[in-house]
Amino acid sequence: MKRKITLKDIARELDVSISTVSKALKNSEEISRDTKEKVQAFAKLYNYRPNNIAISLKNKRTKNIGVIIPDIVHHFFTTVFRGIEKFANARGYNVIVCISDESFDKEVINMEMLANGSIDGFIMALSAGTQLKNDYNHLREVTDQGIPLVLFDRVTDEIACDKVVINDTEAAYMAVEKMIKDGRKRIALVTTEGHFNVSVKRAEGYYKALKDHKLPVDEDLVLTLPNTYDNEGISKAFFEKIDIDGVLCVNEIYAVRSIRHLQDQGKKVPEDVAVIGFTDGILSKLANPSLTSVAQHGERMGEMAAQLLIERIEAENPYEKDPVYRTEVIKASIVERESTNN
Amino acid sequence: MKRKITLKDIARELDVSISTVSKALKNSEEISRDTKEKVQAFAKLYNYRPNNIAISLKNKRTKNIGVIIPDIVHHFFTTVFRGIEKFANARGYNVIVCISDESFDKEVINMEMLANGSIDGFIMALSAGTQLKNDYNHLREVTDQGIPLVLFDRVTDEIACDKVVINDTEAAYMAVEKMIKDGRKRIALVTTEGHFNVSVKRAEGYYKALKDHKLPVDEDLVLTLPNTYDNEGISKAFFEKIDIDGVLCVNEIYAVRSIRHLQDQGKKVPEDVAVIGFTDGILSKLANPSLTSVAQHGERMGEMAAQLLIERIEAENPYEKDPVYRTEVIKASIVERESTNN
DNA sequence: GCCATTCACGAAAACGGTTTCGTGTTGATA
DNA sequence: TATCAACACGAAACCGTTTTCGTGAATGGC
Repeated sequence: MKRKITLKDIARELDVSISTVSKALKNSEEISRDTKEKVQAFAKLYNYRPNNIAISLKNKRTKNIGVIIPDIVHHFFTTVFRGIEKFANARGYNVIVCISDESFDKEVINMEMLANGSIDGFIMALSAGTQLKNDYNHLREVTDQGIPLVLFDRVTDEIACDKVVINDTEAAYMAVEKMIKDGRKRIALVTTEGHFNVSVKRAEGYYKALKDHKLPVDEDLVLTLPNTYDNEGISKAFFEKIDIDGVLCVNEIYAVRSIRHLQDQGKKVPEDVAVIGFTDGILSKLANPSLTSVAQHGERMGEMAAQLLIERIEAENPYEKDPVYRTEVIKASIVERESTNN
Repeated sequence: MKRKITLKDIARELDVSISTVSKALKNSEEISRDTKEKVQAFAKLYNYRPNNIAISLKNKRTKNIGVIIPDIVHHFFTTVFRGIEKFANARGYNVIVCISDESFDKEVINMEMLANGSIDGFIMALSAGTQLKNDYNHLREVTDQGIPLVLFDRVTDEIACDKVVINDTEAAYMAVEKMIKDGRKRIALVTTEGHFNVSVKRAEGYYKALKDHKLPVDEDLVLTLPNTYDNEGISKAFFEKIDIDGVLCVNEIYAVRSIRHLQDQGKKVPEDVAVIGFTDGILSKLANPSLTSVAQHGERMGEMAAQLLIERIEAENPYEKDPVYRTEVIKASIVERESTNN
């Protein structure tokens, strides 16, 4: 058990002042070559490392960034996180992760916990609870204090800050358009309920593609699933009574289940029905047939979010009166596999 | 832009000393009711929150724990992480995550970055690189400094510390035994190369189950895949030339691919061949047929790791001469689904 | 009216660094 | 020999808390 050594320890041992030690270790011109060598040798020998906390306190920079996401056991958020971690680490930042679990309260608690000096800035995706409550005071408090904030994916217009989003509407549009061009005429949409989230934007793209290509919009072809885990029965019933030749699903789980339900009815994918999902994760790659999917490039999104945040943190004058906030769009792309004809 | 308010600010405004403010906010008996009310009201009005960094420096406790994992885009690690985060958060700890990316160097750098005061303890799973190199000096340095460390899943006997592991060998044994009891006689094993990792323990269970049930061990039935992503061709070829009625795979990806390769050859799962995988993730649930799988209960593992760590951090005498370290075993269980007959 | 408590508060050290601003010594210069 | 700059270093403030100890004033008992 060798305790951590401090500047004071070195100073005492070498019979110099703390300031001298500090300067010597920074190779300051002020200190003679002799002293510098002596101090540096001693520091190396005893494996001296400056205490991060003390440094943070002194320069009011922690080199930590706080990430608050609704869920971690979720492919998309996981990839975004990897992007954040990668970029942040390369720039010498550490990442503190909190999971809001889709709850407004947890989101608030987590932010407050971190906002008191623990981090230099936040990256977050709003929890479902927050979007539902439509209450963003905790975000406002943070930005009011001058703490940089970057929102990604699940954002809100209520808060002025940097944002990173996906072109969901266009991606859904492209996906539907692809099926239409492949000759599909009755295309279903499987989405989630809630008026706040990305599903809405994807639905918009779906409707717009139909309209632009003069296909009728039939609300019977739209299945809106509740945000629970045991909604499989509902979707099974849906596919039993519907006659379609294409499906767009807002995530890959729904897509894989759709395939299964279709196959259970003797329909062939993609011959009879084409299926496209969102979230190009492991499921899409390994489904049978493998799934044509809208890739959201989460890792790029994370990198971008981290870049925006760190730029803001390290900006010359962080307390500008009217900063110009950016909204970066990460373009989704369609990865074609077996569940559609190409 | 309202800046953060400090004790000093309050003291100045109310014309009392900093110590008085500090005590008043802690409801100290030393301070008169009048003063306490005045201070508390003022603090509330201006939304005073003590600075975490200053507190950390003072009591040498950061209330942060460092988690170093090889990969985050991986169902098992993700669930473990959720368990850690959940438990830690409930106890008032924040979690700093670093991803080693299976690299020894990154693992070392990350540890050094965090070991200088940023965290109160580590939870980690060894990177493949570290296991390969068999170099644990960075861990030893940390424990030598008295920083608590908990290893999970990928552990080593070289380091004395608390550990959380899975009974991999027994789980594999149980899985193979189940197939044998179902009448399977030629059971294959699909595993990964490397002499260090959990695959070895699972293989042990596989061999032992065969021997205990007097089934011949045939090395032709064992497929060892390289740790690359494009090893699908190899496994396809394997299944084409082999005649089996059961397969144990060391992860769910291999299991799903095995199913597909078998189906491609006209074999039926589970009628002709039973398949069992490890890692009871989303793939197992949504595969077609759904996959019987060894659930590793990652979340429980994470909670246990966090519990062990926090107990160690908060122990009365952290610098015991000879602490008794614990190794907790999280028991895996088999989740039966369609890929085996039950 | 004097002394001993109790009360209510402040001064200061400490945590571990960084940084500004002296200051004593040296050598060169006039 | 007096003056001055350069040199090498130290004292002290500071970051924002906590906590120990000291102290002046009010109060009580006699």
